[in-house]
Amino acid sequence: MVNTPKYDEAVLQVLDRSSRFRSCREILRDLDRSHSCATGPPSLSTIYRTVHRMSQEGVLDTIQSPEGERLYRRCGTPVRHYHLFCRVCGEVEEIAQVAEIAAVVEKIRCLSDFAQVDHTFELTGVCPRCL
Amino acid sequence: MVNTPKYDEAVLQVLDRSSRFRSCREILRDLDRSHSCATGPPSLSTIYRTVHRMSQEGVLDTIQSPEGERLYRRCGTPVRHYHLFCRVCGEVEEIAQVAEIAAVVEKIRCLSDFAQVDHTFELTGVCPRCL
DNA sequence: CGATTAGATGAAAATGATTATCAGTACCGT
DNA sequence: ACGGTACTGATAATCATTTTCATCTAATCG
Ligand SMILES: [Mn+2]
Ligand SMILES: [Mn+2]
Ligand SMILES: [Zn+2]
Ligand SMILES: [Zn+2]
Repeated sequence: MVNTPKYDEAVLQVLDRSSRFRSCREILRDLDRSHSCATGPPSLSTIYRTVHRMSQEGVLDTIQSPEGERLYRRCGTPVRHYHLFCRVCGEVEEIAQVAEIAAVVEKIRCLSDFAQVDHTFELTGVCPRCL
Repeated sequence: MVNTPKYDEAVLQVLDRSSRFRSCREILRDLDRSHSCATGPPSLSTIYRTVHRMSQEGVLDTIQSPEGERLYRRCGTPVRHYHLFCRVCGEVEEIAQVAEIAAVVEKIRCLSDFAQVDHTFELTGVCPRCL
């Protein structure tokens, strides 16, 4: 690689400051305010490119907000896991893979005539701070 | 009520012709081709308004496609259920609520300090026709 | 009946997120 | 210095969805 992306670190630092899923514009707002980049904050284009690349590499988790925005978050672990996130503030708790879920998926795979069955399982709630 | 929506029936008929989730533009394309509306097909605006209203009323299921489009489908049953849909053609099979999932959600609710925990569980695969 | 009026509709514009383009720049190995 | 490659930022393009607004429709009232 000829050149290492300049803002990867800064973007990750912003994401690491909270456990919430963040949008590209939120990330930029944080970088703007924190003056953490020596040469000034990156462009919005660069942020879009950075998070897109990182989520392909598995460094970031991605979700689609109900409003249709894509949100990003540092992925805590490379193994399968789920997310329980607060509908009010967006705070996220990672939930380890549960055997029962895998069993249910397997059962459905057997009963149906679909192949290559995959699944998503996500949880929402209201976090203690928001109660 | 002074005036009743003119295209509700036509939109539902299109959705009932397949078990796939459909986008607004797909619905319009079908209405265009089928010439099923006496006075001509509705505008795209009307379709957006119609599916939005119907999904609020619980008549339609909604999902966000990975590409960020909102897709709609006649909801077969008012009780909780899941969807197994084909990644290739979009064909959908409805999966009845599974007790194990509810149990897992309940366990997570107890272990975490989140309140009002809800969940989504969706399945994708490749349908027999697409294999 | 004719006027009133709340909804419904369609065309067009506005919005908003994301992506594509493209020119300029920094870095690297030669 | 040179050539190649990747990164960046500004801008324009895309695309789905929403908003706006003028017009139409049909039920209701006098
Ligand atoms: Mn994660
Ligand atoms: Mn359904
Ligand atoms: Zn919260
Ligand atoms: Zn299929």
